[in-house]
Amino acid sequence: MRSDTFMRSSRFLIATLKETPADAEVISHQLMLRAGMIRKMATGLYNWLPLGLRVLRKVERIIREEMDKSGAQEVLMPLVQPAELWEESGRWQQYGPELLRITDRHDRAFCLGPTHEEVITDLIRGEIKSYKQLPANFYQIQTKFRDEIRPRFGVMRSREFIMKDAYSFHLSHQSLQETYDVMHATYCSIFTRLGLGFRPVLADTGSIGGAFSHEFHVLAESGEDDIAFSNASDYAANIEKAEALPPATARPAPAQAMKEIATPGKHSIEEVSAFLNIKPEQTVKTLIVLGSVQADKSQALVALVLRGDHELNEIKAEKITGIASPLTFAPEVRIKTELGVSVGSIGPVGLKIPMIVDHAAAHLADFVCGANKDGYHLTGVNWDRDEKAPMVADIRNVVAGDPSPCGKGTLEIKRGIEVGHIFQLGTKYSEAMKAKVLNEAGQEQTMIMGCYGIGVTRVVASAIEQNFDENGIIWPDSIAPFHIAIVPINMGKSEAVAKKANELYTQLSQIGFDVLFMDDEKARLGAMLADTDLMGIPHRVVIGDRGLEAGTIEYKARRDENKQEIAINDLVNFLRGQIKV
RNA sequence: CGGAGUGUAGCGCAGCCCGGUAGCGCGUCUGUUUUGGGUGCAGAAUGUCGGGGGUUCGAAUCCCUCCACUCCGACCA
Repeated sequence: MRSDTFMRSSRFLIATLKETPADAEVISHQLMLRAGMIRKMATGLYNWLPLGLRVLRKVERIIREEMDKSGAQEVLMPLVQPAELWEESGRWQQYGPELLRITDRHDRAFCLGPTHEEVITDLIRGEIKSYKQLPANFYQIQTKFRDEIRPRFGVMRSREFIMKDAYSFHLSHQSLQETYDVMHATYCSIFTRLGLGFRPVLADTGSIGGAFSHEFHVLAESGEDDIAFSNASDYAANIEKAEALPPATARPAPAQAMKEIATPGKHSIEEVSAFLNIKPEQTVKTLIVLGSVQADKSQALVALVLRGDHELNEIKAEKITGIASPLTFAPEVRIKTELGVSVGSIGPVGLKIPMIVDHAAAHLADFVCGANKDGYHLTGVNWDRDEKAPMVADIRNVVAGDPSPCGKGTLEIKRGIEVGHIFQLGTKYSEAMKAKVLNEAGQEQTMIMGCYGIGVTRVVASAIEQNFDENGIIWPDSIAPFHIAIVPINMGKSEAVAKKANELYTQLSQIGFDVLFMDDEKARLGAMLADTDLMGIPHRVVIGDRGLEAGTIEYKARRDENKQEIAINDLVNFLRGQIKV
């Protein structure tokens, strides 16, 4: 039985703020500070106050329940990890300054874990020896540390954060696929129970590596990722990954002669197209990047050609053979000395370096481009006639209106917050770290791995991004710090009000609701309502003499405009019907 | 690390140009009043003006330096 003192406002730290702290940019950060959920202690490091922690724990509980249901087993691994494991996987060298490296008193190297592939692989290679123990999936809910270049948006992108990470081990790709599918379904259940509007989207596998991957995004304006959706199917992909289909029609025939035109001082696509009075779609831009590193450490220049209105997709580009990964733009000095032209006037015609042209740029006829001569552009340019047929590839970001890669409908673009990510890792870590089991034939076989993450602290912030109004947070019932706020009017003066409020408080708590009883006798009604609204408590009952005399109590759902008078005797049942825990 | 900016009471800010006894609003505390949506009144506490150095009779203010933080571009749950 829980002690009720934890739920009386007089015994609970209500740390609400009337004014918005100046350094909070996004709404979730502002409201978490104002509602008294978190306080900053240093860049990217936050204290969680009682109100915030209640939400965090509820999120964890739902994740735990669904992970357990999926057959995964919970473990707990250390935050501090020995460097040797990271050297074994090769990531001690690969990881940049984001990996916080520390030494102990014996001068031995450790790091604060940004993720736990090495540790779990080390643990499991020692424990699992036989195919009979597979498949197996282990998860933990634990603090991670990443020394982010730029922490921001409060707990949305902090340096220290809580993550649920799971790692599965298999003998076959089919088994991995089965668990991957189970985790996909489990994630859908988790985010549904959390009350979030979300979408699973196809994703790039990023630095963790592997073959196949989905991200789970909460749709919100403040999201840092662009997600492309088909308007006619379930297709959704991170813009990093979304394929731009080649144009279906044939390239138009040349109609104009190529001409050189002076464009003094015009460098950007906007300047040039405005100057020539044409659409950016009729121009081409040429970006110079570095080629892959050669044996002698040199890197040649490579040109990437895009339609003027399109954006380079760096992820797609760096996957092309011959291009350096990570993608690196060529220093201006090298462009100037090796190509004899400044950045604003480069074009594909007569360019003496390897060239990769995006489908859309390759489809243009009579286009405009830099003349490879400072201050000049070419008009009426045509492929084949003026410059040899280009090597064509998909290197741009899709834009709204592009045909969907799934073949149905066109793409729309929305912002998303990445709250979950599932990967098929394959043998990247098990191979490097020799995690093997004996198979049915008695032979050693490297285990195949999957990994599955959820940003727990980020979930809390993203829930707010989706659920707020001008008065504050509006929690979904499943993760609300309290389900019900009991707000008595003039409890200090009215014995009837005090009696009923206490009675209801006990009764509702015993049923199992989390109730916050605003029991400060001197508190003013307006202040209590402002606080309970700001804190986002989804259900509120106001008890006053006026209602009691009429035999009713006022109820208002945080999300609704209107309040309603409920007969006192019906109230408990009414609340049971209202609250979906 | 690059670019821009800010550090003055718990929070939000003014004062700085043009040096001369530290200010406003909110919050906090006391009393009083009010009580169906952040009441009104009266009073009180709280500051090494980010740190250090310099110029000056005198520095929050001018100069140097260090530190911290925020915002804009390269990371990811």
